[in-house]
Amino acid sequence: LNERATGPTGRPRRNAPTITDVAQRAGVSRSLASLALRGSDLVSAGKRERILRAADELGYRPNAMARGLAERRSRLIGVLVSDLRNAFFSELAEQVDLAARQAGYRCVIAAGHRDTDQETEAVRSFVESRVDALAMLSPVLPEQRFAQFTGQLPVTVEGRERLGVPGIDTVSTDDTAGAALAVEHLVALGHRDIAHVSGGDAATGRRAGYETAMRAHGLGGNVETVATDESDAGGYEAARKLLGRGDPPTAVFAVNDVSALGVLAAADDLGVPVPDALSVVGYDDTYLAELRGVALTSVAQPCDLIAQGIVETLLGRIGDPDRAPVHRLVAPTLSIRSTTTAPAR
Amino acid sequence: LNERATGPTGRPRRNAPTITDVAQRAGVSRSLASLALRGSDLVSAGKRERILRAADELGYRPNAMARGLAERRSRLIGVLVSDLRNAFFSELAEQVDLAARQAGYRCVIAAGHRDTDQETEAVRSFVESRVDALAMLSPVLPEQRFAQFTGQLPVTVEGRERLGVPGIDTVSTDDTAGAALAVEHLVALGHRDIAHVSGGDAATGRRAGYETAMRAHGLGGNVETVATDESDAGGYEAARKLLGRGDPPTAVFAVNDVSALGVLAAADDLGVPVPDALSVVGYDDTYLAELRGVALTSVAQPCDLIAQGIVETLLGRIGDPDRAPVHRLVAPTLSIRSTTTAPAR
DNA sequence: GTGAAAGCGCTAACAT
DNA sequence: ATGTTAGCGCTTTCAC
Repeated sequence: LNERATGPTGRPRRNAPTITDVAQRAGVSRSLASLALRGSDLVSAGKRERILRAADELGYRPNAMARGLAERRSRLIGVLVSDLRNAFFSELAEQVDLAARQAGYRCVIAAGHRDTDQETEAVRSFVESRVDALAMLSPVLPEQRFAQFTGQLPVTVEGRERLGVPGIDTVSTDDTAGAALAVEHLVALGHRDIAHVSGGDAATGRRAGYETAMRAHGLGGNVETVATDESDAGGYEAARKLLGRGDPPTAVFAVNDVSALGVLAAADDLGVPVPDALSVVGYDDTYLAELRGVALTSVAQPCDLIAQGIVETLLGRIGDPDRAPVHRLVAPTLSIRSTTTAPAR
Repeated sequence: LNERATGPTGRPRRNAPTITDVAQRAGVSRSLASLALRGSDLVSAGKRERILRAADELGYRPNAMARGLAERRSRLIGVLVSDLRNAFFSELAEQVDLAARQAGYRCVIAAGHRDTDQETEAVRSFVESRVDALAMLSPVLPEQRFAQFTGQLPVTVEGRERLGVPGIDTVSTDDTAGAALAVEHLVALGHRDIAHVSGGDAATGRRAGYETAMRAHGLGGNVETVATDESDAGGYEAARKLLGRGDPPTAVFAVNDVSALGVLAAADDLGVPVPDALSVVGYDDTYLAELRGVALTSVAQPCDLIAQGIVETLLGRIGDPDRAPVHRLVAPTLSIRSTTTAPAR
């Protein structure tokens, strides 16, 4: 019976005190200790104090596994980040963490490494942990794969405006509006030849928004898109292609900040002055855009609002698992810096 | 008894199947199901197959909380990242995650937001989750606060070469060697006036290493250090100070890549060509250094080795909680790119 | 107000 | 090889 003081090796080892220890030390039952520790006012002042003091003296920390098992919920939100190295997502993850904590939940963050298998594995592990809800930040998982979650647990996906899967909520930046912000800014400056360095499947909204905005300004004939992998190198290659030809565009709208940096590097290498001969607009407004020496005009996604939207949506579905799917869109803004100006005449 | 099929609202809701459901469906006892599901070879082939099939048909996923409670371990490693937004740390966190998974552990990542209270809170929550071990990546927590963990659970701290706290292991890059790599590279190119844009308390190793290396090359009289907050803006200000005076240095060794970018920006603004009039060396060798248009020479910390070291150290201490403290140092390397060259004569 | 008893889902002896 | 019996540490009726 006294094995609690002995570790597996037989040597004495401090085992974490349990609520039973606290109750014994305070001379009360476990249930009363449980009540007091959770701040119930059904406990007399005297006993409450003795219990809290005992817990304090023992250095008692409740065992989340035991509590979760008994309560049949973990108070955990799983956050799957497709790519922790992308500044936008790590920022977003931090904001989700903040928002969740304010709602009484804790976040466990997992990295998907932009890989389908790793994402699947991360989700599996979240399910085994019995997280109360799951936030997926720009998952690379194909749409059909989301069906397996339906009804299993509340899931909110960020970065996919419309998911063809019922029962899953989404929160996204209005990329159509974001692209329009970029195009309109450039058009207002006098640009007409505005090219788009686009990204993969996840960023189709930006491309579509770009095309729509161009047409809205009667520039449908000037639409030109170069697809990339959304990386620095991708932006570089795309820009070399665009700037190397006879009639280069006067402005480039890039799918994100990293690829915009690639565009800037290419312009630099080719001796094309920015912004005088080429205006560049990025997307995400990460700290990359803010860097001195970069000062990139960029479409800003309001991380905090997205994060709040994700958490609110999740909480809403925890409260009512059968409610109709929610698809929230948050409005982007434009951070104008030094890489855009009127085109040379 | 049939409440399992009914949610809190009274509506039917799919509750996750338990091992009892699997056992019933397969017509065996729970313990046999448990054994089979964990791949024991003590189970006859026939029953094993029936059990696995039942589990599969039911979509059974073990409950990690229940398992952890019974096994008295969580198979979880807590990873506290002081600043997720710093590319080096998010990269390191991913590597730790990878290494831990190969050892059969899962990682739960928490963000410290560079804040003492948030770090404390994160650790508390890890303790409540009963993580089997804790990795702290460049914590901002003051040294004395680490004492509370001693004996509580295995802890490995990254980024603090020598911790004055017994019972806690450390794994770090050999910053003295890293600084020496930078200085020696610059000295070999012919530089003598090498300034250091230094960081806060966590980076004293780099500063000390810089000073030692300078003295080793008879350049003790040329030692010049400007302290910063390790940010882009900090590097910018420091560089303006250094470059604005009558006798500017011909080279700058910055405490990390971000502040090196600030130095580059300042040089640009002041019309000081890099590398012709100023060589710049960063630290961390993050993707920032690799960016086209930056191509920063930088001291590389081997993320993968550090991560492996952390996990190995943690596993070692899990296996033997009373072993002597381990302090591992991994050797940095130098990634030479385009921001360093011989000084103008 | 307080305590006794049951149970959350699982693993781990201990029987067979 | 398989089943039985106890817990793991906590919350939660339900009596008193």
